[in-house]
Amino acid sequence: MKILLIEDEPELRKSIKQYLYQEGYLVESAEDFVKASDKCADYEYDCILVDITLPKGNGLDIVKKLKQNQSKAGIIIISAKNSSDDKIAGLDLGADDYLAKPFNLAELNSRIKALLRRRNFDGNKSIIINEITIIPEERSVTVNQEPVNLTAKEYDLLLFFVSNKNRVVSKNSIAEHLWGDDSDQMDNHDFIYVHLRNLRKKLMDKGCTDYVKTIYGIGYNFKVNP
Amino acid sequence: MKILLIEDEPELRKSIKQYLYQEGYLVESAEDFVKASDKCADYEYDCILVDITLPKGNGLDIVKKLKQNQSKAGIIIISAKNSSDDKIAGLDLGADDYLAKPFNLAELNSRIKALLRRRNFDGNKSIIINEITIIPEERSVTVNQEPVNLTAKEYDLLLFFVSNKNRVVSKNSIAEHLWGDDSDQMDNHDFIYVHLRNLRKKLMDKGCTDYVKTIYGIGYNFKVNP
DNA sequence: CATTTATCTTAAGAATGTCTTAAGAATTAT
DNA sequence: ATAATTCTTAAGACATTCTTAAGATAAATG
Repeated sequence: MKILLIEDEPELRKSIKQYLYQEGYLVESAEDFVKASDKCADYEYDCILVDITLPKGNGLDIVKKLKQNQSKAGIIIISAKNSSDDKIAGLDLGADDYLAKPFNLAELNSRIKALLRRRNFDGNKSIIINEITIIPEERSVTVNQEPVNLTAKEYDLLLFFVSNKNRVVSKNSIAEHLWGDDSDQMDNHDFIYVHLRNLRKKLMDKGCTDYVKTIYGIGYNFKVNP
Repeated sequence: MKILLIEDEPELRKSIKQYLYQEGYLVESAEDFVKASDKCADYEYDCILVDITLPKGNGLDIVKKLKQNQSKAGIIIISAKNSSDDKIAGLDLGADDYLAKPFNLAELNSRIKALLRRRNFDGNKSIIINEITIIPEERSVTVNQEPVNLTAKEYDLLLFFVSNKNRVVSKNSIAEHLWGDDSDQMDNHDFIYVHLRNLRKKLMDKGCTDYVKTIYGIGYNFKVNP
């Protein structure tokens, strides 16, 4: 799960980033709206945390912009102003949640979780794709009720496929989602092959085959027949 | 016994929480209905204390909602309005009891006890997970009727696992529950390893094994098969 | 059909995370 | 004040996962 944090205070930015990283998220950050816009133009995020009280620019404007461009990302507004005006305005513009400073990090985390669940899984506890069941809060995956032990990268990869099922994803977009914006400069993404193979193998060992189809020269397609 | 307290006044919230914790309950709190709803989506509670005079939102609405979703939880309404209208309305919507502010904590406690006794007929306050029995009131733990001597940290750790059974908890969240909010900034949480080991060992010595599963790089999962 | 390019497979070393142990510090009980 | 218990620190052992690299296989191109 990839998060963009827009926050100008270096200290706060660092500690939020650190915390969310430890919670297993891939976190990127921007210190102002210009940089944030740039990033949003280049990348897709699952969730965007935006402090709307930044010195330059109107915070609510960027919420509107983000909402227009990043259709998939959920937006959580962070604000010191605890006026309900701001809250209402933000939510009207399409933000999904609102968090007043100061907040504690666990609280932020549970908001993010709730948001992701609402957006990605229609609020369901488990994702069921034929014989495959994924329960995000357990971080567990089963095939025909049998548990499949996936590593972090394999799990992230599977989740990325699932949330893009029946859609072709490029190696670039996979790399970006699993490794972040550092992955641009990487000359090759060969390790994807390795993780993908391990994932396929583990699923295959449980009798699960033909899900991740390779599209030569383009990318991959996680196929699910309804 | 897990209780959710919905109360906006920080002082009151803190003191009720503190008191009930000392009485052996596991207490979580939410300051408004949105947060309360999120928590209810995530957890099951045995009892929910809800202050229906919160500034935002209609308190009676949430009683209705809670009753629909959390079928198991008993609901006690707290209210400053001591009008019998409110009382009747609340009880009609499915609340189990009604307590007018100001109340004293002992009174609250006996209401909770009565409610829990009514609901779990036998009136015992133990948490039973297969061969493990925990009696929060006594801070005691037994495995197959044999007592297990746990230290404070070990007990807290076990209780945290139990209240998050079948869910992955990160080291961060463990640290936060055992050492408080300051632990965010701690660079390493290595002592968790030690307490966890001691807990595992004590359980294992009584023949209790495979409960706390390590999820490499992510956290731990206290597994209980229903 | 030969060549190029992309993907797959395998295995080993690097990096990271977890477990265990023991000893000193802090706390609590006697 | 002394003893007992519990908590924290630190260090090394151990385990898992990630990345790297190189050779094998498969697909596209002319």
